[in-house]
Amino acid sequence: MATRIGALSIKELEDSFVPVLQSRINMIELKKIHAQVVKYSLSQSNFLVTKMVDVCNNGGDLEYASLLFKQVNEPNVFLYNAMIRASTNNHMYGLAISLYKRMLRDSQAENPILPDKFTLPFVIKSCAALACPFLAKQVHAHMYKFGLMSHSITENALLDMYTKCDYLNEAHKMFEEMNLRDVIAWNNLISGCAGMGQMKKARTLFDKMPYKSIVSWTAMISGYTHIGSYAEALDVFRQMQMVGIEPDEISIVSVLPACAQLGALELGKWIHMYCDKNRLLRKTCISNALIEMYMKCGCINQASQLFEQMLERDVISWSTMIGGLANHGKAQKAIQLFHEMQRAKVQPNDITFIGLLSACAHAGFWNEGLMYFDSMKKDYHIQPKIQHYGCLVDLLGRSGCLDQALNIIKKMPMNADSKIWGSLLSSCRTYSNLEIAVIAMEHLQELEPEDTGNYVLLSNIYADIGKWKDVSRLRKIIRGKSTKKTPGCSLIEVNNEVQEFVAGDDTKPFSEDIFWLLELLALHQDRTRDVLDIMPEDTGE
DNA sequence: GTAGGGTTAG
Repeated sequence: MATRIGALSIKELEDSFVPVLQSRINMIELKKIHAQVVKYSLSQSNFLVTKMVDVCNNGGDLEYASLLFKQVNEPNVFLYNAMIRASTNNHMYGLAISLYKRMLRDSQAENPILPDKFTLPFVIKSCAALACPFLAKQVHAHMYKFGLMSHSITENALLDMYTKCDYLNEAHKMFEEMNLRDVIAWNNLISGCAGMGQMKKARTLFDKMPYKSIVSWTAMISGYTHIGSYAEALDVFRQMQMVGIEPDEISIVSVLPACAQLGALELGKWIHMYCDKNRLLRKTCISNALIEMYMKCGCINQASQLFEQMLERDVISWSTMIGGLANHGKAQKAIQLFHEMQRAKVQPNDITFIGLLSACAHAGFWNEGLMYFDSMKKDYHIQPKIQHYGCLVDLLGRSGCLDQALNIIKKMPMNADSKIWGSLLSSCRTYSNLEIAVIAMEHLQELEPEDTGNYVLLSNIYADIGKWKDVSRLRKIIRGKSTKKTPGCSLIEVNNEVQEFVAGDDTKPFSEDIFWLLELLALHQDRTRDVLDIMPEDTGE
């Protein structure tokens, strides 16, 4: 006869908790239910604790889940699975793996707790997140040991893990041997190749695959964007629509950075309208990506407008605006926005500070820049990265504090890269400081010996101070350099076509007009702002 | 109950 508490059997009592545990409850409600469970002496119930751990999984409260788990003396496979799943979903990957190990260890002959098809996918996902292929190989072996070898979800998790851990050969081998090569398997391999910068391999697979889902298309778009092949990314996006697949949130967020980099304003505007029509603007990430696109295309007003209209602004929204304003020389506004961000109680991150510091550097606000740099460490506990030191060197250099800038380079915890020495060198040119320029050049010679731009800068400094012998010495070196520096270029879209501009290019049909305008701008340097102010901002014309 | 695509950066 079943044990009875009052009028109900244990099974009936357990079942009475199910409806409320399966409804969407928060952690506060869960704790009340937990109290009831304890009151009825059911805290050893694997069935109920599993359901409660699931609630913690959704609520992101893994501490409470662990507490529930620890109280159970003999957890079964369902409870282990729930704990491993919750740990993985809440980014506690190490915990997920140690739970799995404990599960295997605790398994006894008379009372075995064997992993099942719901266990391994999460364990493997945790291995992937920890970039621990060695561990995952063991799990791969367990797949055979526990008779789970042709379970496609476990197989796909392994495939994903191998590609993410850069074990592409293993991944290919596995893919070839798979019984069921579904669209997810193809996508795993494609996104793995794309993530490793192996876009040619990804393309071959993509062209070969029998059925393409929106995930396949998006993996290609983001892969191309990742390696800087922006035109290809737009191309794939267009083709996707041609075969009748409607863009969704993720594919749009993936393609917009390519529009931004190419200055493809017309497509960007079309996507904006599409999002408006499909109620996607309410998604924070979509608005963020659109703001970035408008900023990169020079449409500050459009970007600001979208930002104003947002329902919720996250750290990316603020950082994108601050960085965008900084790039357009609107330092005051960038700083103002940073203060608004503080008032809105959004925590800035390292990227926010790159925007803020570069705004200060370009505006010559060196006092403020130094203050924000200190505040970043002190108030926000953000460890400065090399880019932050770069901003600082730029800031001090542009303000003429070349000794201080050099001091920063000497004292910073990492080695300065060529960008930092280059920035210092160009500040030396501005202030005709030969002594520090020579130091910067010594490092640049090692870091990028073939870059002629640095030699040109140094020779200009010699020329500025009348050391003509040194000028001709450097000219000789420059002529002797075989490889040329890749010229920088900028892109804008005119009438639906992307135009590329390279310094000194006079092959365009409208080159004459461009050079004429540039000359005009140079002639009226002090009035440049007036000229720019009368130019249209938001049109591609 | 389990798997695949995404955003800010001198």
